[in-house]
Amino acid sequence: MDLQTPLIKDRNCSSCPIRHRAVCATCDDDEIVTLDAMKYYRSFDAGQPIMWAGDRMAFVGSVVSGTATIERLMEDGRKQTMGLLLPSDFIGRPGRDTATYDVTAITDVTLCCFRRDSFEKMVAQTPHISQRMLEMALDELDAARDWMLLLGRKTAREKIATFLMMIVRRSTEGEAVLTTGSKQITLPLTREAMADYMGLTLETVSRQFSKLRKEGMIVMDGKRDITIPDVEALQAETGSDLS
Amino acid sequence: MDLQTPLIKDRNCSSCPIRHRAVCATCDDDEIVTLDAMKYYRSFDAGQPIMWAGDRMAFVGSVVSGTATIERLMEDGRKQTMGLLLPSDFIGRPGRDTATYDVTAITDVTLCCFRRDSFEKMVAQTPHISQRMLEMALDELDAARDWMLLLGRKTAREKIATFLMMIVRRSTEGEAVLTTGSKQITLPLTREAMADYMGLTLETVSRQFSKLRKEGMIVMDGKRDITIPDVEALQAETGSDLS
DNA sequence: CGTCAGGTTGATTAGGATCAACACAGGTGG
DNA sequence: CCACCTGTGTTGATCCTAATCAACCTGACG
Repeated sequence: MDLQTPLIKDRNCSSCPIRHRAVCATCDDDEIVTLDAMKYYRSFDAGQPIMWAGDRMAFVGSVVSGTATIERLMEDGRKQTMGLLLPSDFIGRPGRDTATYDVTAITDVTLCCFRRDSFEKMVAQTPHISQRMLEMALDELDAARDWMLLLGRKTAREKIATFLMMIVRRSTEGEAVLTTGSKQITLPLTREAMADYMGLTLETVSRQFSKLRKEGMIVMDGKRDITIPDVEALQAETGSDLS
Repeated sequence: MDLQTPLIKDRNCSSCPIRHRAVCATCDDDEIVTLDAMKYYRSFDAGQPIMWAGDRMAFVGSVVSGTATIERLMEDGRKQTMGLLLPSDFIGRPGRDTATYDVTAITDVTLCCFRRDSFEKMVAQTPHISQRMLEMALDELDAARDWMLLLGRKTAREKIATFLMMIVRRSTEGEAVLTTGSKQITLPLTREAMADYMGLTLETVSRQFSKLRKEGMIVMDGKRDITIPDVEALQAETGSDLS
């Protein structure tokens, strides 16, 4: 009876790992029952497109596991990544029927999806959801604006330091806020993907990592695993005020 | 100069010039009556701060007339402008009590304000408003992401061309969409403010304007007034796909 | 094994930043 | 009325950061 599609089919909202942070975070029990019936899971392999700019958006959804990027390409191949999508982040825009950005799975990704038309109805009828959507959209807007400062005004070194601190912050979510001491992180992106996110080339990213390593600001345990011996010192390299 | 300012006190929502595009656009008559009673106008002279990053946000509001910028400063004085606020644009973030950005009036500005706490209650109780807020936040998010491509990947020349086309588009709002022929525009920003918006220096902005002028892409009728003889040709310089 | 994706490092170039001088209009006060 | 100042803008000379071009390394995998 149960062939492929292992655990996913059995999942329900009450055991959902992103239940408390996703778009459904503020829904009450009745609303969750409705969403539970509407939802379906989709999986994407690392490297696969989830959505193409210009395509019709048939669904919206939340990242349950894995990492994806929001990006846009220019005709000549230049690429800018506008955001990382981590578990609990929302994909898609109710009220618009074609995607304006490419969304790409960079690790294996599982989404909790809703058909766009049904979800739009649900948003219109459920203040808990539209209010939560607003909250999340405003958070993303703040993040986008912070990134605009990075892209427009920060040096390569400051960009890398800021990026690393963002990873530290995201991987510390839930735990006590960490502003001092050491921290171990795993980079979710290749050098090239980091470059596209920060408006640099992959060579510049690589060089800045080497420089920070030689200076002892970071210790590399493999290409993707990094220890930051002194988080405060790295923070001081970001150029940001300590918000 | 502005003999219109006295009129502000008499304004009510039914004669409001931004009624159909602002946060209140989708409100019904009853809701407008409530907002009408809650609102108050505030004016700011050109150059004056409207809000400081870190300050307590006592109010939110809509731009009724004039232009303001959203920007952030680094300790060493580097500045990045994250957005222009034109009539009907919304200032402030319900659900947050300190501002995360500076907002500055760059021309004389009139705002239609609401006390933040009352507005938040209204948002919570009025789906028309929270839905409109969501729509506007998502539009701003799209605009911010488009600008991230400009900041991260475009050349100085492409940045200027993109900026000019944005002004063309905004000053054409309501009229038929113009993708060809000539167009006259007035720049709302100084060279320095444009530089801060595009992640350039004022010298580079000035040089690129001179270059476009020498090439005949633009004609300058004074420092701030520009004629674009061939809008399509300028669009071709933006590096963007024709979305 | 050979191939390929991901990464590092070196040499050179170029696009903008920086530093600097000057132009010009609009006040302002003597 | 003029001398002076200040904010805004232009242009030139030089410098520097990051892009570009290129070689090579490593590990995974068919």
